[in-house]
Amino acid sequence: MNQIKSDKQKRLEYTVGDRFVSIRRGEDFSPELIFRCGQCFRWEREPLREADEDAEGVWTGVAMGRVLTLAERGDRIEFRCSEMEFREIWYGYFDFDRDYAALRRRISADPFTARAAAFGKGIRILRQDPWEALCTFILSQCNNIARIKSIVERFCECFGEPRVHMGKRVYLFPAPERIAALDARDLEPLRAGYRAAYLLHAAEEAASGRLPLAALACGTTAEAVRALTALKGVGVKVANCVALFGLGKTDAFPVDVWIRRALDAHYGGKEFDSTVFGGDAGIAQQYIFHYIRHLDSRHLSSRHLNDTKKETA
DNA sequence: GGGCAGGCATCGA
DNA sequence: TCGATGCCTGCC
Repeated sequence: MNQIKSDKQKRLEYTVGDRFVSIRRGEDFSPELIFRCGQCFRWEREPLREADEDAEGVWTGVAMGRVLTLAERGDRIEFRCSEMEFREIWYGYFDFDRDYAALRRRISADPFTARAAAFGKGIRILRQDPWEALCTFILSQCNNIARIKSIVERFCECFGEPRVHMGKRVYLFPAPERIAALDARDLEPLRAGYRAAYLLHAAEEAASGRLPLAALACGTTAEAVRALTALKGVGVKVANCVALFGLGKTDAFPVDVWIRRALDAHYGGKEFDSTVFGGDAGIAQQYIFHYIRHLDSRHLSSRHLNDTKKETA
C-alpha cells in the first residue's frame, strides 16, 4: 500500500512504496539533464530490463557512499531506496529544498539567461561530496567528459570499496586517506597524466586536515575558493566548480572557455558581472553552459552523436 | 602526425 | 601583469 507523505517545511511531496520512494516528475527534474550537463561523472543510463519495460529511463549512480537506481515512469520518478535513505541522503543530494521554477523566473529578467533557463528546464545542481567534486574537477582540466568518466571509473575500481548492486559489482569513490597512502606509480594505471600528481597532493592535504573540506561548506565562497586554489593544480575555474558542485555554494561562478565565449558574445565585450544573479549565479551558469553547448554545432562531433545514439538505444 | 580538449604553473618580457 | 609554452593522454 502506497502512502503519500509531504513535508510542508520541505515543500516536496513524495509517496512511499514497496522498496522505493517516488516523487512527481514536474518540470524541474530531468535525469538526462541533471546527469549529462557536466556536473557529475558517475551516473549511467541502464539498458531497460523486462521488469522496467514501462519505464522511460532507468539510471544508476554511485554517490555519497551509496549506490542508487532511479526510474522515470509516467509522471513519476522512483528512487529505489528506503524512505530513511531518501530523506537523509538523496533529498539533500538532489537539492530538493530549492524551488527551481522560482529560480528560473528570477534569472529570466535577462533575455539571454531567460532563453537558457527555458531550454534547460529540468536541470538541478547536485550537492555532491566535496572530496569527489575536487578530484573529478582536477581531472576535468583539458579533458572531455568521456575521458574524465573513464579515468574516474579506473580510479574507483583501483582504490574504492566494492559493493554489489543488482548483481553487478560497483566501486565507491575512494577516501582521501586511501589515496594519500599511495605514490605516483600507483596512479599510473589511471592514465590521468600530469593530473595524477595533483590528485595525490589534494589527498594529502585533505587526509591531513590541512584542507578542511567539510568546514569550507560553512564559510564564504571566497574563503572556499582561496583555500582550494592553494592546492597544486587547482586554479580559479576548478575551485569554483568544487565550491558550486561540492560545497553547495550556488553563488560560485566557474568560467571556462565556453562560458567565456557565451558571455563575450551576449554581453557585448563588457565584463560580465555574475553578481547580478546573486546566490543564483552558479545555477544560472549551469543553464547557460548547457544552452551554449547545445547551440554550438562544433560540439556535435561524430563521436558525440554516436555516443548519444548508443546510450539512448 | 599534428592539433586539440570544459586548465594550471612557470617563465620571460 | 600578460602572453607563450609544456604538461599526459586520447581522439580526430
